[in-house]
Amino acid sequence: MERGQLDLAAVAGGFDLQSTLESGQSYLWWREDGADYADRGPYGGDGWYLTTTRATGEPAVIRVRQRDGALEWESMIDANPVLRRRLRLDDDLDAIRAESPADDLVEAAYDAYWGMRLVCDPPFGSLISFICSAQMRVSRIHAMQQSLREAFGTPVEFDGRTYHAYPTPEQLAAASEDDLRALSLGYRAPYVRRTAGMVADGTRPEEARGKPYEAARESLTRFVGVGDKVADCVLLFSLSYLQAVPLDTWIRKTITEYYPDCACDSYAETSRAIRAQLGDQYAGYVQTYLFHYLRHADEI
DNA sequence: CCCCAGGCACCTC
DNA sequence: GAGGTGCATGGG
Repeated sequence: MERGQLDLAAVAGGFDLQSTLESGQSYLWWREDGADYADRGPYGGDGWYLTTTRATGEPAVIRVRQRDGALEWESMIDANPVLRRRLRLDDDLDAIRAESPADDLVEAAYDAYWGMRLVCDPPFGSLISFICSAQMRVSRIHAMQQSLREAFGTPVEFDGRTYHAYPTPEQLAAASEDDLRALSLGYRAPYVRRTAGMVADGTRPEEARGKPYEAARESLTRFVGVGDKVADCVLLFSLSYLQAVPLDTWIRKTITEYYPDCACDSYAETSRAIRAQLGDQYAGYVQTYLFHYLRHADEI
């Protein structure tokens, strides 16, 4: 087993692991302390876990915790580059904030969760997670991905225990609709199965990369169960389109209340207006702070 | 019993 | 393109 750490003093704007992982961006990490994912309790266990794919194609487990100004990890691989990429540690938060509007709401959200970063999840896991997210609460989306891993993912031994990698497109495409419904996916079961089949057959979400933002969003809606909102989530949380603003029920309510001039009829028009309002380059970063802040407004 | 959750597919017009 | 409807499941 390898061990290592990343010095967070060298990370521009700082870092907050818990806010980053519990803000509804990624459903591909888990913690082993038995705490409910959504309860935002303190770390009771030995940290957060994720899996990644090695050069050999085999999965590897990484365990991470934030302590004393560093990210400490254990793994069977060198986890530094993986963590740096997936937690976007090279983003300069100070520079991003400087490009954001300085209204009271945005300032309060930044102050409340300063150090929270966007994630950069693997495209397939991000795509399936957000297909599952339709009309579903954050804690249950996470539970669904946990179920998918344990039911269909490749087992991998780490530190004396067996974990499961997130399923590959082939593994999920081979599941029956009834298998998926048995995991409480509900009407999302056929969406997940059909989209996994499309990816296994060679239609990849990564093909959106390099396209202009709106064309990239359009290209992701080819997948079954993916509309504008889910497409925006994948662009923002996996494909590094930091201007993408997923228009979910929370953000729509926020727009009506705080930015009423941005409330248009169509998704596309509202999207353009709110991106202009929040800053064309990093609107998605601002949106993620607002989403997390307003969802926990009663705790501040 | 109700309403709601990080919506979407499918059907009309 | 805009406007309805049905859809699974669990929590408050």
